[in-house]
Amino acid sequence: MWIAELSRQSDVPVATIKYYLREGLLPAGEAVGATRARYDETHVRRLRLIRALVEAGGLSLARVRNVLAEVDEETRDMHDVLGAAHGALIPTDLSATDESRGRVDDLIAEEGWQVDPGSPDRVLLANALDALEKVGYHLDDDLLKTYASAAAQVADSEVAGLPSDDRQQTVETTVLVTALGGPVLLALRRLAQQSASASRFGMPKRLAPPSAPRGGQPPPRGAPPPRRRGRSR
Amino acid sequence: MWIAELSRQSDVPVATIKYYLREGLLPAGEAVGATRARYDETHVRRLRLIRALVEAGGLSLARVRNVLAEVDEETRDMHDVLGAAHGALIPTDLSATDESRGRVDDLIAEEGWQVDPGSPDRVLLANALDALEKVGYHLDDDLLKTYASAAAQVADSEVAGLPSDDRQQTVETTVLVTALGGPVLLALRRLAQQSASASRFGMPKRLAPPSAPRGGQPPPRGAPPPRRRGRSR
DNA sequence: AATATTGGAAAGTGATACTCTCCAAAAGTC
DNA sequence: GACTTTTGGAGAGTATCACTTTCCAATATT
Repeated sequence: MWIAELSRQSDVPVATIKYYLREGLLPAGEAVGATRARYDETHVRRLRLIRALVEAGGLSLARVRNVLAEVDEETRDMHDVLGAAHGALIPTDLSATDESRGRVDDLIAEEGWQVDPGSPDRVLLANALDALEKVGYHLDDDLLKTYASAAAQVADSEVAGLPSDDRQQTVETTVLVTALGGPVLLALRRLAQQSASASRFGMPKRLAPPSAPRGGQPPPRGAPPPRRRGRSR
Repeated sequence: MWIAELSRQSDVPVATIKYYLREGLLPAGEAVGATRARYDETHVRRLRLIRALVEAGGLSLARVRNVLAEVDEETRDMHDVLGAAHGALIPTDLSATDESRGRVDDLIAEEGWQVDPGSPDRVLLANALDALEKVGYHLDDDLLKTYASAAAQVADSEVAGLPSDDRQQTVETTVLVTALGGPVLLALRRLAQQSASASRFGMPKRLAPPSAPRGGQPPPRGAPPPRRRGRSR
């Protein structure tokens, strides 16, 4: 297909495609003569991936470029993919106090996680903790552990659901899940916060109470019985 | 204190303070004569809050302005604070398919959450689901529920830890926890993903490529027993 | 032959978040 | 009282980002 068709199928303006081409985000098409190039399905896919990362994932083009470089890195084995994708996904120029780094290291050790000691996420997390501290808010160990166990649950499910047959497929899905699952998780957290806030700070005036006020007993949201198929208690 | 002192205490350049003043992010100081104004502790606090939101929370100044407007909205009662803060925290120009909206509504109902039917987070979440769908990735119900219960755990702890004595204090903490807890949760999730990936995709040949091969702790060879609360399928 | 499309490059645009330069009034210093 | 410094305020300038526009000459299509 020519560029016009690629534009139609991907829903990205021709001018923008040319820009991505120039920026190296999209590989060049197969040149046919001096003024024509042919594009294919892989270009459509790539374009959709870029748009998803930018629009839904909120990544900058620079970040997207890094991520795509990892996606295309054929030599990397499966295991490295995630760490590499993360390195590409997050900023690198961070600093953190030893205090917070220590907390992060301790937490990882306590949770029994296997994480590369050089993972930039360690620093990123320590940095975030420092930022909180700086405005006078100390995130206590209990809450931190709550975060950690919630994060572990989510991560386990996500990683378990990753396909493992086609490498390219796996890498793309990994990137997608990591980058776009974030917004999903955060949106759910805010929704849950609103619900928790409603329970704690009393009756809404205009919330349309769906049912009886659930007589004082806060719903057992802490660990809801996973009503997975089969065994229900 | 004069502006120079405010700058020193908040670690924000005078030029930037003036800019925030102009942009209405920071209330004007008490004018003393035509060329002088006095600032106080509240200005230092406000400045630190702004920087935390911008630097650690990644918010744009426009978003920060919205958030601060809510922080200053004295008339709102505690319960509304969270929803209002969220409205200020997230983008508003979103669209979503009825399909995804339905999934979100169903999920909220199943979880038994009390959420304002008009909450922008509903649309935001539906939108994120659509984005995933658009790149050919369907986030299945199991994973969605995993996200939801993890989100609920986190949210419950966060809301439970909110102070309730001083209103101003509560609002500020709410904003801080919501905006800065996100990055923390996401960083932990990525760390946990790396760990889960290590378990699933087997032993790395070289765990820390950038640094020296640190002969130390080669992670379990062979099939490492997933030593975390099961969920690996 | 006339019209349309293409790849490529350069320049322009609009938003964001500052940063710099000026200024005259006021405050502090000698 | 002369001199220096600081201040508030306003405007212009800067850098980055992510495009979008304009232009071109070389093809393709009709």
